[in-house]
Amino acid sequence: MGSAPRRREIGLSGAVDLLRQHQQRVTPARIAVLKVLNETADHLGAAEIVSQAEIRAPGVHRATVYRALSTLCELGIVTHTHVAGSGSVYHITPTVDGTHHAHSHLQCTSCGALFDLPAEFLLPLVRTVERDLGFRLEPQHAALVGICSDCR
Amino acid sequence: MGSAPRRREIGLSGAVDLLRQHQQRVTPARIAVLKVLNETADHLGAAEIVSQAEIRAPGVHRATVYRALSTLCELGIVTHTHVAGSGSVYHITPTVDGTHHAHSHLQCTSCGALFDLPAEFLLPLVRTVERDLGFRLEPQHAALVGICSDCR
DNA sequence: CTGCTTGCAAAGTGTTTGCAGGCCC
DNA sequence: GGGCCTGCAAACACTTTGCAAGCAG
Repeated sequence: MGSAPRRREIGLSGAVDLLRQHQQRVTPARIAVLKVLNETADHLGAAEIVSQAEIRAPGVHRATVYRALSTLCELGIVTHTHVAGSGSVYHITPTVDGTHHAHSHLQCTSCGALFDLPAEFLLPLVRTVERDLGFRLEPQHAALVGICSDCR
Repeated sequence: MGSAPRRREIGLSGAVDLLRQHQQRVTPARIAVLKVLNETADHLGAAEIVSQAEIRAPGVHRATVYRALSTLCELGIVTHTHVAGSGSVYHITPTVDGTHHAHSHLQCTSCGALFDLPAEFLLPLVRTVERDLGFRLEPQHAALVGICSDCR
């Protein structure tokens, strides 16, 4: 659990390309944030990203990191997930063969650990909810909670 | 949508009984919070509960409401759901024939509206996740996000 | 009476915003 | 060089906590 099967990230250069395509400027702060996210498989909180970005771009400010994350999320380069009790976590939007490969998240209410839930698990639910209720789920933002196997 | 089919609340007296059963004191503040939650079908935020509780128990303090909600949640009388972007919402734990009747929530990222998602929709997912990953979902806390039919 | 609960105020956490200056393009 | 982006500080929304007084059981 937690290790999705052979997934590929967009990569730093790909992210930079996307920035340019959207007439967004490529700045040290944004590069730093992208590097931080690109070099880990974990889901990082804003505070962690700030402290790690500080290493790549000394003096970068919290507010700037938040704005960079906001921009990157709007462009789809980064995905954020709201985690109960501790703000949001961010990660590079995973892609498989060039298309977004959404995954959901499972959070353990006991130990707080966060697990990836491959999109396949949610497909039936997404279809049912859309058909019956007209509501279009965005599985990549889903944050399901429960008890993980270790904590039971 | 938003109107669950014939669901019954635990009721004020039932909630009071539960408090006593757990050696918790029955205080004006707790009664006020329970009344507020018991008299609406909506999911109320902490701020709304505070202002409504003020009517039932003048002078009741924010912190007290938060503590009451915390206690009631621990006892299972109240259920809270984390909503992206605006804290938690609370509601009386719905019961059907005396047993908890969990439901999940759908939040529209566009208009912010919150919809109930009957537990039935989630059962297959709950089973699959538990069987394949050993993770036991708690559907009543689930907060799925997406776009509602009106906003599409 | 005993000690759980409350009111109060203050601190804490996570995030956003207004503004002047700086750097990308 | 124009205007987006940044740093700074302050504000912001929401929630929690320490303490002394109060009330439920």
